[in-house]
Amino acid sequence: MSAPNIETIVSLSKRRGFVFPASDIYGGLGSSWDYGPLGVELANNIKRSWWNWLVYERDDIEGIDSSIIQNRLVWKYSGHEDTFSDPLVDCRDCKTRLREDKLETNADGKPVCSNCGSTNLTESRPFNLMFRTTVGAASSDEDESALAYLRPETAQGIFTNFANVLNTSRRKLPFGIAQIGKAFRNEVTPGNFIFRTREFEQMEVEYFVRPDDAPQSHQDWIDGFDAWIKSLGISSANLKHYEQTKAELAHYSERTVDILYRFFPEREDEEKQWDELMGIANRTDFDLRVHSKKPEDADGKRINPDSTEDLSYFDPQTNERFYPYIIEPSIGVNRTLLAVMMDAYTEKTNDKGEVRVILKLTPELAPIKVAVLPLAKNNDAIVTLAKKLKHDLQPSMRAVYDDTGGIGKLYARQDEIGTPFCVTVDHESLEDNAVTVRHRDTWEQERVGVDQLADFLSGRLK
RNA sequence: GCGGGAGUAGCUCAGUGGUAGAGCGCGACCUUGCCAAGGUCGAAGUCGCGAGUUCGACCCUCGUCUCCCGCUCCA
Repeated sequence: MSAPNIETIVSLSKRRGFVFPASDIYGGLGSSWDYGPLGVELANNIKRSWWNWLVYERDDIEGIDSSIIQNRLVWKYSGHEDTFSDPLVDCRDCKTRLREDKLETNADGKPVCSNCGSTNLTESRPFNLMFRTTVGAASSDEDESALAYLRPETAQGIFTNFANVLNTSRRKLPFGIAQIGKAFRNEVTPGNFIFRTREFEQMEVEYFVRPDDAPQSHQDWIDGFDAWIKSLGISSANLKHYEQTKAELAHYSERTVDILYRFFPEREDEEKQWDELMGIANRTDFDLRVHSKKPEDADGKRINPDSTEDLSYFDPQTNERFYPYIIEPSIGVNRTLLAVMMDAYTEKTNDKGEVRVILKLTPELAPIKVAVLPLAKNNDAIVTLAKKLKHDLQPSMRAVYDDTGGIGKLYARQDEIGTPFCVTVDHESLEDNAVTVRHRDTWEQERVGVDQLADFLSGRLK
């Protein structure tokens, strides 16, 4: 089936309450989005699936939740203060934007536009991708000592807790630390709905291994995440792997594989239809080294005079001390939600030639698991029974009751938000104590006794 | 920041220099009862904001704000 474009999902999201423009009543704010009643359920279900898989089902992962605002030194030594900052200039003639540090100069020593050769450039403006803030009530914007940043990635909060977790959980290599949380980047060009936003939510694992084991572990994580993403209902036809070239690799990385999703199926150039859903990097031992106070490196110099901790790992069996390599699978909640919605979006034409939307979410991810509907809302006995069934189901699964429309409209609404099951109470139910369970994807119905209803549904929501 | 586009009801949009409409949606009631049924009624917009021209501006002019698309950026 042909995939929908992002605009289709934006429209559905706003119409049904998945995602709204943030500060909507004040005209919105570019790049900011709020998650509505259904969106927050979907996002939570994605996060729960990720957490369950990694922290509960595996034996080698611990979870943490680190602070968004950290000591500024974290970003100094991680490299973000230096490398996350680019002075930019604009060419007044051809209107392109350029990085000042990459400008070439002409014979007179004047900087020239690399696009058109003009020297008619604007003053450079410093641009740092980290959001700045100040800490403390008396602080001012000018007070450098009070300067702090909103974290541009959650990963550093894991690295700085490496020793804490290692010591308190008595872990041995290999093991990992998982974290879900907000991160902030002052992107120059956000856009495409929730695909690229300045505030976003990451789900990251930092998996610590012996250097020799890193390549194999890296591959295992690539395969593992490939399978997890597919378990969310995303079809393999819309997924592919991309091996970053040497030129593209971040300075800390030895190898990075991106898993791409076909976010832009409407683009003519097939290559441009794909964009990053997640990245899985072999970060080497870069991170634990740069945050370590270890007195000397090979040249006899202190590695980090500000850190109080050496983050090397001592292996009692081999009597070796070394800095573990880190494998980092990093995926965004927001992009995952977008990919899940795009892939679940299905259109079906009914007998009258009308297009019906069905969001074929997996039962695990569906915001609403079951809708209980009365066939006739002017019959008190039917309404009462339907409401009772909803309340009986509610504690074990997200259930809703709806009677604001004919049965066809009620089914259509639930299809559009991905509810896998509708339970319909009809006149016969009052006689035989059974209800109709209607399946979202096939529109098939089957009769189920009220006594068996909860078990029947629970068994099909896994 | 530059270039382009757009702001009228919750949504999609029409509209005329004489202070606003449709469809869908939403709510109530009647009728109906298995895939977005029909009917009646109703709520809802200071036409993005400000100024100017005019007897009179949603409409013309200027300014301004916001959003969208493209570019630069995404260690």
